[in-house]
Amino acid sequence: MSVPESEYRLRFFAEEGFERRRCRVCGSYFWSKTPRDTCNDAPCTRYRFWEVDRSKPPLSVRETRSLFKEFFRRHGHKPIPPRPVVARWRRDLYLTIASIIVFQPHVTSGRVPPPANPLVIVQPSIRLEDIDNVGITLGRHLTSFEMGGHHAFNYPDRKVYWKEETVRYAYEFFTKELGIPPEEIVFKESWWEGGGNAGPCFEVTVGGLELATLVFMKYRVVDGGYEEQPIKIVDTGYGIERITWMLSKKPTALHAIYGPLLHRFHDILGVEEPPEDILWVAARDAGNIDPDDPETVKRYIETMARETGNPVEKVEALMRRVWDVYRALDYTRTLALMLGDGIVPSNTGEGYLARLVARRIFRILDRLGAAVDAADLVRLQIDYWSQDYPQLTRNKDYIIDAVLTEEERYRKTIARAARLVERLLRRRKKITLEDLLQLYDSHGAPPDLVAEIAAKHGVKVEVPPNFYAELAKRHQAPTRLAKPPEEKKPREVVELAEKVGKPTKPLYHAEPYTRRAEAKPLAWHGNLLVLDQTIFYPLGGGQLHDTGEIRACGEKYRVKAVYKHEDVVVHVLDKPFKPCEKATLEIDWERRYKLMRHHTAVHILLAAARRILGNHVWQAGAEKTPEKARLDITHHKPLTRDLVKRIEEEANRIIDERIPVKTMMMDRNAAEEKYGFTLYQGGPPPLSRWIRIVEIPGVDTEACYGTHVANTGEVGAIKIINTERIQDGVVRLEITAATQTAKTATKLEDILHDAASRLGAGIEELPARIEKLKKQLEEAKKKTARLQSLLAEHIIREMEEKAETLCGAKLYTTILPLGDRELARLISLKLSEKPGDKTAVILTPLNGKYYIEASTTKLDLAKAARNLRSKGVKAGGKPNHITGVAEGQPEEIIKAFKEELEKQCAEN
RNA sequence: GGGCCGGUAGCUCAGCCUGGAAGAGCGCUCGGUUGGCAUCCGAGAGGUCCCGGGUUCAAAUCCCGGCCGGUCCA
Repeated sequence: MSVPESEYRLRFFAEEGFERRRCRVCGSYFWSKTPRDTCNDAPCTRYRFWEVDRSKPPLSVRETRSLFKEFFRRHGHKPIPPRPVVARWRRDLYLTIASIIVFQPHVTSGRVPPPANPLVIVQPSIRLEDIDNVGITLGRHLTSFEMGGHHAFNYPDRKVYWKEETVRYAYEFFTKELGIPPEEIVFKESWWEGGGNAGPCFEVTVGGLELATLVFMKYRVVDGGYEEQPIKIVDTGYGIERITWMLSKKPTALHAIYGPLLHRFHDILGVEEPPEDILWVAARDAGNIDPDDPETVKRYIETMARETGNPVEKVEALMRRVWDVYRALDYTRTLALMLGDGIVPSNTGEGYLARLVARRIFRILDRLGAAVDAADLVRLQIDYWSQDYPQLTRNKDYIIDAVLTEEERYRKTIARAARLVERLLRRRKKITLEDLLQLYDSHGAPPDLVAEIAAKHGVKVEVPPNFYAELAKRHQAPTRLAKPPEEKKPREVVELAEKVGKPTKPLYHAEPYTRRAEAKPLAWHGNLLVLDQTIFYPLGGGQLHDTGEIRACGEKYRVKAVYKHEDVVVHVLDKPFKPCEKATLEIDWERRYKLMRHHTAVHILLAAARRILGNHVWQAGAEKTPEKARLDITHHKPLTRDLVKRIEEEANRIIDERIPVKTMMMDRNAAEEKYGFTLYQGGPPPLSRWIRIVEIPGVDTEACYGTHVANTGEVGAIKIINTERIQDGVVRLEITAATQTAKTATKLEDILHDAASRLGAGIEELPARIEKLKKQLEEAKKKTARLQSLLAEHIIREMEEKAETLCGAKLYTTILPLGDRELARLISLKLSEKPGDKTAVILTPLNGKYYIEASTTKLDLAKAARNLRSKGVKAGGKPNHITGVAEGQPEEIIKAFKEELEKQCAEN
């Protein structure tokens, strides 16, 4: 799109002597102090940032981060602590991919104020789009990085700052703080778009490397067009690792970021470090390659070889291994961060992303033939970053255990895939592209691994460079990210609620123990009724709605369902509401009290599970009914009986502590600051400034809309009645609380009593009796088989006595009275195993017809059966054995077969 | 959330396309061979062909639905 120059022409540029120029390569406009004909960004300008003079000595990532934060703090920005790399507050994203993500959509939409304004944050971020480019570009692409962002949120009635100040800050930071000469700095004009917002931006580049992007978010994207939005947001992103790289004078970002750890990885993985001269040639050209284009990669390697006087094959072999070391470094940090913030690897959602990264690491280890566990590499990362990311140390046990579990899984999958490949090769001696796609897509076998296995069997497999593009074709029509689990509300309910507009006062929150109350009807439509206030809890937050009665003007209504739309509560009655001034409400207390107890029980259970299993346990779903409650938790392994018992004990201990349960409305930012992001167990919170908090002090605090008992003691007791793996990485716990446990136990007892009385045994004897019955059944089966065999022999003797002759061989026939197909088959089999040519026809009654079992050693029974079709015989099989049915008199059927077979004999 | 693959003996799987009397290897039991062994030879036990429905004279096999597992993509 063409953006008017006015978006970019700033007073600052005029004052500092920056002029607008145009890049002769890419044609984009940029601003610089000195004349230059390219935009100073790769690939138009080659990497030469290490030649740029500057006054700062090399800095570590940590030092760069604090320098950045401190600079903006000095300039009036409030530092905000970083958020988790899992974006649990968002429905449309799994990972935190930038600092602005932290404020979307609640702040950017204007619904919730920012925690400070302006603010500065250095946010660890994860982007997996470029996962394949990592390594080869020496650090231009990384899956995990820290994004320094200073953000200002400009409201119509409150301006903070905009373009002039933002560019001035960047200029001052790069020139004064880092000592980069002003003439090396270029502001390149660009346009940014993402997450439904858009705006002009500047890319700040130094010596070919983009160090920061300054975005001025001022538009909303509506139907492909732009619409100015009331909030104008300064969204900046400074690449902390890139700045570190730039200052380090090292050829790769990995050297700058990891220092000694890089050498350690080389050592452990058994990959020699490349000579400096090769590395520097690589560094110079790293900005120019397109990793997706094999041609540019080929040229890249050839240049390295030519300029250092080494054979191409040698350089290529070395560098491919070196890139794997760089990948291993980056991926293990990413995996540690993901697991450290509580992602549990699985086959869906963010769990799958963690698995993806883990599997890349395992594959690299395989490829390098390194005798080391991925967990050992991750352990090194945890230690290396312990001061920067304390969550890694805190959750170290889980992280390591999850990596080990994943590796085990991976080995199994690979072994399974290898067997498949071998089976394919046995059959065809060839692997097609279709096979490769199928193996990867359905069985998780990476194509290079398939090629490796095939090579062992002497079969050469070409992996086409467009493999992943081909794969993408199979996954056309991508489905959107899971829609929020909208509780289904009838359309009329929504319409009535929207008509009312005014929030219903939720008495069920302030007074959860109130069973009876008065209220004023505000609006009604048919069976639907809206009141000014209510004690009826509406369906939501995994808790069922209340039921009860409403009396008004002498009429009595049953409340069958209760919904909430926005803040309006709609009651669904059993009959149309008749206009009335006043109403008396009464809820079904027993139901409500059970729901309250079960809801608080679920909070306690979650806390207990987190204590016993670890911080990676998150609520993955929950449901509370009067009968029972269930809680789905993330966990990477099946729960052992022992762990279940310990969780139950811990939960009951919390109950016995008799801890008061507090509920309150809180400012969202204040709540997040005080309690952290574990608040959002039930999923992303509503887009509102105030959120409701349910706190069991010292145990659990969650953003929650439900009704709760006043003290954990009231839950009485928690009994885990069932556990189940509902998907990879998610375990379901079913519980009952208090009096409901007695009811559930009685139900189970009834079943036991029933079972026991059917066996005429006591409950205690049940297991032994069942065992005995199984044995008896087994014996009976064997005995029947023996007897059937004897019976068959006996019948065969009878048949032999009255044998006839057909076609020069014996013909045995019989009509079994029992209707036993198995016996017929057994007789037929036994007969045909005996020596000598013969034919046997056996009939036995079946559903008013006759079942036929026939075998022969010389004729074609299948043909005979076909010819007898007109005579009511429906049978078929192989020439020497047929089965089927026939209608009519058994003697006639046998006669028909005899005649048909005689005919056949005569023909031969 | 969706696509794809799979579920047959304790384990790994063949059989399914093209319906017709349930198989192999390993493991197990017993016997023999051996100084000994994860040796060799012989015999044997072991099955809800995941569940339910349909088509058919006949279903492990074909069709529909479900459950479970795997995998890839969001």
